[in-house]
Amino acid sequence: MSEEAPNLLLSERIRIALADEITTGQLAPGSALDEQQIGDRFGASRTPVREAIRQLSAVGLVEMRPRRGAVVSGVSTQRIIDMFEMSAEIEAMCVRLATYRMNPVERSRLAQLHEDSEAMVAAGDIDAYDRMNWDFHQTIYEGTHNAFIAEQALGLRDRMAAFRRTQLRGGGRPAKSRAEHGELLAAIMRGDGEEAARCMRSHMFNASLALERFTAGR
Amino acid sequence: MSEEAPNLLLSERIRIALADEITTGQLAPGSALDEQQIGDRFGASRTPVREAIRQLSAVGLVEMRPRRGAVVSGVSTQRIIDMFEMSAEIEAMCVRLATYRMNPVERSRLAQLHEDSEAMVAAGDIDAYDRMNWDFHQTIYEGTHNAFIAEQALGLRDRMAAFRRTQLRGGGRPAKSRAEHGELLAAIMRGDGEEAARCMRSHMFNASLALERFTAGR
DNA sequence: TGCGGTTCTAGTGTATGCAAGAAGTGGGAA
DNA sequence: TTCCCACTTCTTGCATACACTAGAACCGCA
Repeated sequence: MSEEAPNLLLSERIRIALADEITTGQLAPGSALDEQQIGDRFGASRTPVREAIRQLSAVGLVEMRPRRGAVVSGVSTQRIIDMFEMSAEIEAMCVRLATYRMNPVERSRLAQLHEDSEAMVAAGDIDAYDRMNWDFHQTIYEGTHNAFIAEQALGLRDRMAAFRRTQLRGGGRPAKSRAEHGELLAAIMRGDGEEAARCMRSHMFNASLALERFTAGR
Repeated sequence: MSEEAPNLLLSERIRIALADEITTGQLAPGSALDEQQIGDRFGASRTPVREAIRQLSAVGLVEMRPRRGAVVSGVSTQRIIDMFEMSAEIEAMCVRLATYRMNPVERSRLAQLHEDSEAMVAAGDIDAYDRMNWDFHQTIYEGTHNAFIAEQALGLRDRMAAFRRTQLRGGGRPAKSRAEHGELLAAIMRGDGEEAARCMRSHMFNASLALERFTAGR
């Protein structure tokens, strides 16, 4: 996990490390990012740290206020809701396009992923299911045959990783999630893009509901 | 146009200026961005220039290759097509949501904009129509009542400004554009979100066709 | 004791210097 | 003549130093 990768630019390594800490929640929203301190932690000067922070702010993971430093984006509840809706709409858009455009190889890959997931649900292997889920959605992105859309969808998904990571922990959620994937897949195989989009919207809606319920005790 | 704005951060001013030059085409795609040279041009050192370039790369206006400098994003034809499709889908998504969520005030503002545009088309005032067009679409973004979606849509529109700016110059395009707005508006007023989305897709498709035709002589 | 202004300080914004890597250049060998 | 390799130069990546500003702490005054 913590490989050296000395070939990468120092600023890039810092950016990746920080992004990771933010999305995993190690760096809580609202935390101030002290350039000097971070630099010390990575054995680097402030310059590469600044560049990393600039990048993160562009992705929306941190917020910068001139001369007042950067803080980890403390997204409001409303904003999280907004982001979830956007995410659901984008996913729906992707699956609609993908339904019309995926070739047989891509379709079968999607079906295979769904097939494989049955064992994971049965075994209760949430991590494996999570990885499969990621692949499942990514396969759909690529199925749009539109590199730009795929990038954007993936980017948004990354940004939401911080909120999504716990959503599968809810009781029985993996089984329900798999069932929803099943319906989705059926619509895709039938070539009904609009229906697939509807399935995806409700799939994402259910996922967000599960998350909401899980984090209700904050 | 070239106001001082000394209150802004130097790096911000450079970023804005460069973004402007890129989107207006002054800096052609593929141009290399020499940090020293740009710094001299703005009377600044390389540091703020670097920060500006980092920001631009995050927005996608320039591409950075480690130790090889940054060049203005020479987007391939395929990528432009991909971006147009994404743009069309996002706009369609927005108008569908907006149809269900806009309040009477927002609806009437949209109608008013459409009303006003008649005179612009008649007078052949393309710049005024362009501004109205911008407002028209932005009103729809805001009509989604989802700040995140509105931001993203606006951001994408900004990124595409470089390609869009000439599209209205095609013969008779403003009149056709206005007619399409009319149909769109009717669907919105009727409360038919799906139909509004379809109208928007075809509107965007026509706009891209017009652009393609216009730039065919390259 | 409360309030306004002043000073202090921590931390960002910018400049500059140095080192390392990548493209271009020239010469030598096949 | 062409290909390969060392060398040069140019540009970026990083470190360090200085400047400036926003808050905090402080102090004097009412």
